[in-house]
Amino acid sequence: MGDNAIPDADEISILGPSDKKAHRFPRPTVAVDIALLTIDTDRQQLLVVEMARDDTGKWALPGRFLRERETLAVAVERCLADKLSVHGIRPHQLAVFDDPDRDDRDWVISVAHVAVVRPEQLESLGSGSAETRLVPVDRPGELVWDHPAIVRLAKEYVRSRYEAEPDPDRLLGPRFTLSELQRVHEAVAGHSDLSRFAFRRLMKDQLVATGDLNEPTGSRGRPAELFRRKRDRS
Amino acid sequence: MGDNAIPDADEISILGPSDKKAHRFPRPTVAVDIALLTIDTDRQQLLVVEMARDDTGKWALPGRFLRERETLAVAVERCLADKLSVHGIRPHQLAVFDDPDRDDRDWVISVAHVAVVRPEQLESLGSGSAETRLVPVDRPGELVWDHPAIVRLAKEYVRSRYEAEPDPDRLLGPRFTLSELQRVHEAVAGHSDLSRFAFRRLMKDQLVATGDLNEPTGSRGRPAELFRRKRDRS
DNA sequence: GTAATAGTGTCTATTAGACACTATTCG
DNA sequence: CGAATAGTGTCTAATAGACACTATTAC
Repeated sequence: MGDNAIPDADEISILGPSDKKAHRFPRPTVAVDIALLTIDTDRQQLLVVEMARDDTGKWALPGRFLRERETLAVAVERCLADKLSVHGIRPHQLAVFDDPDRDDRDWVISVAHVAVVRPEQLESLGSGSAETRLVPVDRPGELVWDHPAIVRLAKEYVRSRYEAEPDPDRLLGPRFTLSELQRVHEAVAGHSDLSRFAFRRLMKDQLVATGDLNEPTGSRGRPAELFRRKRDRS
Repeated sequence: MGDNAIPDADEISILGPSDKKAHRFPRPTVAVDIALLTIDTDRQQLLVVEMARDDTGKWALPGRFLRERETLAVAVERCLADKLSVHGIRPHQLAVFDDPDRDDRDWVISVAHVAVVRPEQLESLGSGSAETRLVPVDRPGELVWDHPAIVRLAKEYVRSRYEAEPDPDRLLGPRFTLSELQRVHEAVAGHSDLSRFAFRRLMKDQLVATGDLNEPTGSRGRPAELFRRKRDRS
């Protein structure tokens, strides 16, 4: 296998000098699929946005085909803006799903993404044209194709991020109290296993105290101090 | 995944009834690029395989275009088998590089992969047609395009895996001594920061003692016990 | 014997868990 | 005042680091 003097199709590489070679092969359609997550702070759980497919009665994650010379991040942003009127997201790649038979209509490979948004960013969901639902990631509904695996990857990714860092996906604003932060982390995790003392110790060296106190919240108790994330201006 | 007859591009459109949407858009060429890593146990470092580009004097990671209805893992395996005569790899996806201008000849998106192999698996390197070199990942040579970023992702991925688990990429066989294991881990990390005591405590609950002793090694000292990974037969 | 490598127990320093105690606000 | 929430110090348990000591081999 080592001494091939004749460059045949197997030899073709992106390292080659001419672009003609790239066109010898049929190309897959490339898609993006997005696990759009948010939290329910009251019920302390992570939710994923699912869309009804018009043709069948089934549900799927939002997704779209990649357009010409578009980056994946832009395709994700446009998909969520067009289909769900959701803006200002921070998409992150999870994996490429490449089973050639995953879509029986055509050869499609899909780059799975995750994005985490604040609940307010989903207010426009009902008003859109598409039927949508919000489903707890730990009690998933039926989803087409490999979309359940995407949801699984998405929740693992987000949960592992929230174990190490204070609210890395900005579900809270720049300033927040420790109990607000803890509620967000417990919603992401889906459960609470740290006492307020342990949570404070875990987070305090990644936070900066502002010295300011929280404005009156309506409830009783001593007002809490506001913190901000380290390496974050104001 | 045998060698299916390759229908040409036009034939694809009769595969399904609702494939029209997918064909509205031009599609990118999809490639795989591979950071093929191994260790130098003598110099205690991680190495990456680079290939000379025939046309210019530059170096690049091995890569190839995805062929029709081929999975990415198969493309990676075939690429390394054909170009470098390397077999038996376990490819893992790292990220998709999708800058539309990353290749000025065409619209190409590339799925970066990492694979870790034992040094013996690279014995055939010199005999191949392509010129290759082995470069320490921490003192990288010049590489084209975004390939330096791929090497960076690859080494971070492998190092984080080796922090948690005993030789997850099977650089050693099924049975090994603790000092063999530690040498492998130090080569992956590029440095040694654990005493043999600490290393033993870290690994021992993920290993199973076999009761057998290492065969004479030629060096002095008490013969070491052989261990195997937990959840691994014999 | 000495030098070299392997395995175990132990002492100590650091970290993690639990919680008592004080502080501040609302009603 | 009591109930509720916030912040701090302290006691203790578990874990991590250092290393003394014993074991086994080659020379």
